[in-house]
Amino acid sequence: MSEFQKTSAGFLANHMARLFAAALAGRVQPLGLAPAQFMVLLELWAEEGRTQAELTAALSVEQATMANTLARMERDGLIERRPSPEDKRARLVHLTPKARGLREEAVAEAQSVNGQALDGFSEAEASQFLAQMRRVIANLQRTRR
Amino acid sequence: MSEFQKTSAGFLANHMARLFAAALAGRVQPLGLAPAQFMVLLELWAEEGRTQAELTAALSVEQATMANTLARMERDGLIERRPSPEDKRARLVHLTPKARGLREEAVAEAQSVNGQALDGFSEAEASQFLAQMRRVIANLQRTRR
DNA sequence: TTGATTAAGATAGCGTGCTATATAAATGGT
DNA sequence: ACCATTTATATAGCACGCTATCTTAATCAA
Repeated sequence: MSEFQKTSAGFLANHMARLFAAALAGRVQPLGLAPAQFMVLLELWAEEGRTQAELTAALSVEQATMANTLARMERDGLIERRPSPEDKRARLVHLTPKARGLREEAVAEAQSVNGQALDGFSEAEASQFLAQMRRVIANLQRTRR
Repeated sequence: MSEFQKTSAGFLANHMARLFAAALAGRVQPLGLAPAQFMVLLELWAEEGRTQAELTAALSVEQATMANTLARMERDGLIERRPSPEDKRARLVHLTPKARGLREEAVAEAQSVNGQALDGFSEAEASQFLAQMRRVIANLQRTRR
């Protein structure tokens, strides 16, 4: 790692996020899941029948990103979209039985990745690290909006 | 942010990295640069005439990723590739005058993003945060290899 | 020297992110 | 009731990451 890289928060954040994504991908691929699909499932396991707009807000991605992820999930038999009775534009996203059955195992894999990443961190260090990432997120959001 | 999101290192890392990328993109787009191109330029500003393999290793990305990024940089008039005198397979990557001229301004923008991200962090907090990211990177690399 | 292996790069195909734009339905003001 | 605006979703097109595979050149071993 060059000196710039070691001292650039942005470079380190990018590298770290790629390693997280690769680790998670390796864990959930055997279950037939991709990382972004897992994130959507987490939301739907908490509550089904949500609109694309709600999922978009929950995961802080753009609408078009969510539209494409949901299309892949439908293709892969993870979700079904049913017309909303209240709004003819909206489609409510529901899980398939297949997706419901993946919950335990997938969540365990994700927790294992997080645990592995923070290996050697004390409780205090870990919670401080998470708090600092939230702080950086808030800082970067503030300047943009 | 859901409870899961607030306490998932992987989720936060992904979100933070996307915000960094967006912030950097906004800063260097006026210079005609994309984020990954900027990272390659940082390497070439330090030393020109490197092979694709060397750049691949320096930035910790896959060879195919670097090949595509270099193709876009060549298309955009940022680099030239000259045949290596020693190895007929390799092409040495050189900067165009245009790319050489962007150095000061682009580096300043990147530093500004990093500064913004760590706004409100003390020196000690900032360097500890960077160290923790490096630790997480090492942890995630260890498990994979 | 020849033949197998390794190394450098290019290319195809895909996931996930983005912006910009299009369409259709809902809503609000007149 | 009507028109303009807003909202929900879809689509196109691009950047950038990955794996897998191909070609060509270099290297190593027999």
